[in-house]
Amino acid sequence: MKKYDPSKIERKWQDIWEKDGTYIADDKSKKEKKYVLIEFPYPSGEGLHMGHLRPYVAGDTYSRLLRMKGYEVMYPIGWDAFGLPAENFAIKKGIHPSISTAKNIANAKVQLKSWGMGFDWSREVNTTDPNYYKWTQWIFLKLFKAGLAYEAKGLINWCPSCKTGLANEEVEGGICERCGTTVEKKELRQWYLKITAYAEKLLQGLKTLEWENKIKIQQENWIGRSEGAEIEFKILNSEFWLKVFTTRPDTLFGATYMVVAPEHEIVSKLKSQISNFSDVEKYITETKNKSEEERIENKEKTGVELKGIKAINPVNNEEIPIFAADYVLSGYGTGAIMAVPAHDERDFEFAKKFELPIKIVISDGKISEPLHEAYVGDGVLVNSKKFNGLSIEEAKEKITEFVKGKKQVQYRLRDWVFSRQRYWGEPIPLIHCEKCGIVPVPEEELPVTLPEVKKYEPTGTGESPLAAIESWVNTTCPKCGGSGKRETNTMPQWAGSSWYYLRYTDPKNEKEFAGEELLKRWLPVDVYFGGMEHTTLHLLYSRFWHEFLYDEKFVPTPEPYKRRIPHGIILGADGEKMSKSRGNVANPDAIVKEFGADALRMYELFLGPHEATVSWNERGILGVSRFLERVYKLFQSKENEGEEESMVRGALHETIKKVGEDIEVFKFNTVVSALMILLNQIENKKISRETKEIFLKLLAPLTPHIAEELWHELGNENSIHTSAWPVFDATLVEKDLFMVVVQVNGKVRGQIEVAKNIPQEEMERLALMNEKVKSYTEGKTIKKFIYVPGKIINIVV
RNA sequence: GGGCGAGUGGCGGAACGGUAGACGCGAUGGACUCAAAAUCCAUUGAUCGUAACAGGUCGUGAGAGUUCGAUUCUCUCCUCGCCCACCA
Repeated sequence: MKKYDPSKIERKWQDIWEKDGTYIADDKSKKEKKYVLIEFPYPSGEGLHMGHLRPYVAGDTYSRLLRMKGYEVMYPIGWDAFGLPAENFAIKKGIHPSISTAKNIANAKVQLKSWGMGFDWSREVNTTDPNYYKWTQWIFLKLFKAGLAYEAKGLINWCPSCKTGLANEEVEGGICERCGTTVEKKELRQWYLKITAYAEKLLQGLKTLEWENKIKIQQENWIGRSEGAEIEFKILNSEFWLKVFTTRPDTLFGATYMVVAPEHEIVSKLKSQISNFSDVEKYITETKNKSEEERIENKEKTGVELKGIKAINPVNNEEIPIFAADYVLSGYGTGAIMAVPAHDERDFEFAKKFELPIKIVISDGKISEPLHEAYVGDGVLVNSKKFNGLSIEEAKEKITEFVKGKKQVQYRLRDWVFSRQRYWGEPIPLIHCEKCGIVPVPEEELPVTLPEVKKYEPTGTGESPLAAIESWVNTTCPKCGGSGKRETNTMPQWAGSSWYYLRYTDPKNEKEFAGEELLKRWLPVDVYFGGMEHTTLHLLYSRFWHEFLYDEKFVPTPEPYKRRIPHGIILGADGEKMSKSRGNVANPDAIVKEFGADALRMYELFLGPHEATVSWNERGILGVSRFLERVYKLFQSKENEGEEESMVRGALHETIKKVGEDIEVFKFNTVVSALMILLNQIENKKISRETKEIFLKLLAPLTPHIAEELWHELGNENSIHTSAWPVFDATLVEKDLFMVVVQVNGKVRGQIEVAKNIPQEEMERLALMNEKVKSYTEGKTIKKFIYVPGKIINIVV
């Protein structure tokens, strides 16, 4: 008898599927489409790892099921190939990033194929291909022309190790999300994308999406909408007004001082009037040298009064002092606040430290002076003259109106710092002309390709290595024909991935980023598998680009991704994050070699719920490997073929139901166990040929190779992966006899086998007759029966 | 500090408010073998109990509540994980 040998069968079918184009999505098919997407990988020198496996196997299993259910499925793949590792490798070895990237892609392709991934390779895209990034640049120009890309000087996050500016989203707790280095603040001229202009749309759009709540909440919090008012305070003896944003205009009578961020312009503008300017300057230098980390660690309030100047509270004309303090952030609101220590925790803390007056203006009638902490609860206005007695909500309106403030909405979201001072990225297609200013490269001249350089090394000065290539930098201005200089910054990692799913619909189009018909055919992405770590990065950025393209009428749907399915991370066997230094890395390729791709895939699905963090247990794979061997053995025997018992059919149809339903809700782990249960039930029984075929179909989405192999051994000529998914027969699943559990006062006391439609009175009689039940009911009065047909009967005594 | 989520055998984990621990790993005993591995069969939550059956009790982080019945719903608390973090 033949033995199960995955190394023999897997490669064979992978070649046949490729040759037959089994997984190529048909643009013209009449079938209903399903667009299943995974985050395309970065082709690193290390190859793909366990982390990639999780979403890819899930997406593959899901798309195989949909294909069998009769949908035209697109499950594409490509390469997010710009980025630092290739560039760092180039710096070290002097090999051009495009060469190492090509090599890594070839390598990763072999891996994906060996895992049995049913990708549509005919749609493969590569973000570093000039034919691709031509359109990335084209979209950038559209943004630029719409006024959504601008150049500005500002304090930005700077990674001293990557030697480039970073977006707000790329800094996690003061640390560069790429390399783990502490991020510095640096004053630099940078390109920004005005994502804040889309804050409201990004927020509203979320409501239309079938995403899990936790992802929506995370994006909502990141965008951070708050409603309030902008109020102006006059500065005494000066022309200046200090604007503040507040969500609590109702507490204006309690504003006993003001605070500006250390970077606020007023400090330098009113320099001559600030009597203690040297102290102020000293404080500002100190805070500048503090890293984000230090600020987070030490939250004790610091600050310095701007002596010599006072502000006037517009609601009561009181003169109040102004401070500079780093607890006020320059990037949010106006960079200045009115401080109401009685009703704001931070202001309270600051006021305590600097012994400033704390004035209660909202009271619930219970609080009394002196306050021990800020009162942020509900109440009515007090100490607020004619506004006394108003509710907070009423007072917000009335006081804003009274001081001629205006209602305003603020977002926490910051504009996207879009330029990088590195080589391996899309050149920003703009030309600086002395006469005409910033001029976009004409569309017909795209792409602006990356020039060859001798040194990839980032300069660290805030200039990209491209700046050194004079022949590239110096060009003519497309507008006036005079001399111009190219923009030398490149785009961030996230540019190419912000629209790649659009390109998949029409990857070879040379006239447009994708044709209208095909975009209509495939959009939106029905299900997008990916990690939580991209929630406030790629997922936010690409929604922004998509919403912009929708407004410009280039895409047919307002949102790109209908559903997003997050996954948990895979830890090492020790429950720690997989890392080489820990030595707990499980290598998927080694596992394929030892157990086969089918076992790898099935075990990965079996590990635990898709969204849960799971640990890779080396031993566990033996279980699914044994299962596959038993399946193989079952099909080698001809003796077991024959008339089957109804129990076999019942079990089969129950499993058809379970597998189909659970894959559709991404409960892969219970799918695996359902298949194991089925095998346990039919293994030593007579089974029909039809049952054998159905069993293989149930396996096909999870373990495509063994299913295909055995399918063909049964004599089938077509691929199992394009065969029709079995339909379960509800009448076969329903049994005629049920085991009804008998409880007395909620405790299980016995079981009775009864017919399906037994009337309740009969059931009650039978239950009471049961010997064991009798011993618990004897001599007691029966209060009532609760009967759940086919399940349980509870006797309350 | 805020938000979200999770706590179930030795381990990974199952359970529309209805027999808690499916399925798998591991372990123990047995069969096969000269022996081992592989494979197959049986047992496997704790505890009391019995010569052996039988049977009982307790058990889903802790405590309360709703219910005939709670791992599941509500409240309080504890622990862990992830995300955000002086956002006015």
